[in-house]
Amino acid sequence: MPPSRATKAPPRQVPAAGSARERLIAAAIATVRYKGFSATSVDEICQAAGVTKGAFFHHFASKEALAVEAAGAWTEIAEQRIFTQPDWTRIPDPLERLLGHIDFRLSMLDGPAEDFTCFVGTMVQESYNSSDPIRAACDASLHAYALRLAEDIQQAIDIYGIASGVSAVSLAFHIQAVLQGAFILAKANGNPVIARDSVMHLKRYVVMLFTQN
Amino acid sequence: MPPSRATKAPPRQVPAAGSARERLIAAAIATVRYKGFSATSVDEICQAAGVTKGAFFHHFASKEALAVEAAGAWTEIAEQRIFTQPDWTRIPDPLERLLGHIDFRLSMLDGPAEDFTCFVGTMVQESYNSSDPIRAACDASLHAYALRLAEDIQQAIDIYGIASGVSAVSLAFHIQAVLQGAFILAKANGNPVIARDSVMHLKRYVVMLFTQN
DNA sequence: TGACACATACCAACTGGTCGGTATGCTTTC
DNA sequence: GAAAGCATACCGACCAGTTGGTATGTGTCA
Repeated sequence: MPPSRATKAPPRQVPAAGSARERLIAAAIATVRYKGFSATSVDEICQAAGVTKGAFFHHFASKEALAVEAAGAWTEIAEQRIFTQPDWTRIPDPLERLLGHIDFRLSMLDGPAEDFTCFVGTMVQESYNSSDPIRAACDASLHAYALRLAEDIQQAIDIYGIASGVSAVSLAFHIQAVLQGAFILAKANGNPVIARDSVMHLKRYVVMLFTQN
Repeated sequence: MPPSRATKAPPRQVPAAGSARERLIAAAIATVRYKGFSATSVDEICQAAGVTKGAFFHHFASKEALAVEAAGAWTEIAEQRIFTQPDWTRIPDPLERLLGHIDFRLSMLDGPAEDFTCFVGTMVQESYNSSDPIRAACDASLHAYALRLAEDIQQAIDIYGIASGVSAVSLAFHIQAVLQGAFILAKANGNPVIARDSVMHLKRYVVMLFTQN
């Protein structure tokens, strides 16, 4: 169980480091990655955020509404942590950047699964039929990641060419699929080694596509 | 919501087609694939199976115990439906068999996601931290599938060779990862096309591995 | 007559959400 | 500058319904 904030929130109306709303979103992301969306109660999210349900329902119309907002936040987190902050994002050569991206994802595959697996992948797995707003928000996040990645892939294709019949978007979604599937295997096995191995296959495949055309 | 049995079960003690226990397992698999494990109540499983909770708890000590048994049943279903019954399982050439396998998985990617996605992959995604027995049962099922698949892959390697540094087991788990990841993308997108595309990448990769060594 | 496979009634805890209230900050008016 | 009114952020109690599970009863069969 993720450690929860047992102490009271800071005094009201004084903006804390991260407001209640932001802390609720962060708590939701952490708890859903740990145990899934349905098993995560509103009360539990509130405890982790250090507020009560009154605050929760002041900011969010429903548990579902929080989930949708959290999916949007997850897109922002990915944009910052994967596509902006790492040094490899500034490699000039797009193919090197793509391989750097995959190496980066590889290096993330360490420690407990809830620390490296995907919030929206986890949530849509169980909620896709129960809530169309949640499904659509997760899909939008996955799409945003893939389209962002496809930019680098297209640049690499423009310079190096790629195996016949492969598009940038197609390969970007395939990379997404491999990562999400690797996460499931790591969760089942309790060991990220199995996920790293699959991402090594992914890297090998990408290299093959760009060097044998 | 999957259509449930509104009418009463057949008269007591008359063995129906599939006993209560088997119907409960089938109902659990169907409902969990539709909406995940935590959102699936014992009552809901009973309604789908046409029995009451008395029957449920006569056969299973707990909801968790049913989940573990259902994971075992899923392994058996995969063994029959994927590794035994299809015609391609009787192709003599192991590489052709492997590619037949992938084509078969490709052909399954049609219709609503709950009809082609993986029961144990879905369940472990959200339950891996909440129940170690469920996690282990799902892992065993995923392992059984991969090790079964690795048999064909090893035979193909023996005849044709494979790219350096690739093992049969490693490739088998990678195939598992791609399939599970493709399922998530299909659930999010609401369209299996995106999953088929990823499995096409998988097939291309497997062909590359066996023909460029 | 006892074992088995159920059905029914019930239980305590939990759930998502509501509600009346409190504390504080901001704006307007005097 | 003070007071009043309003808005905001949040608290904690409460609600109806649901939940996993338990206890007991019933019918059938060997």
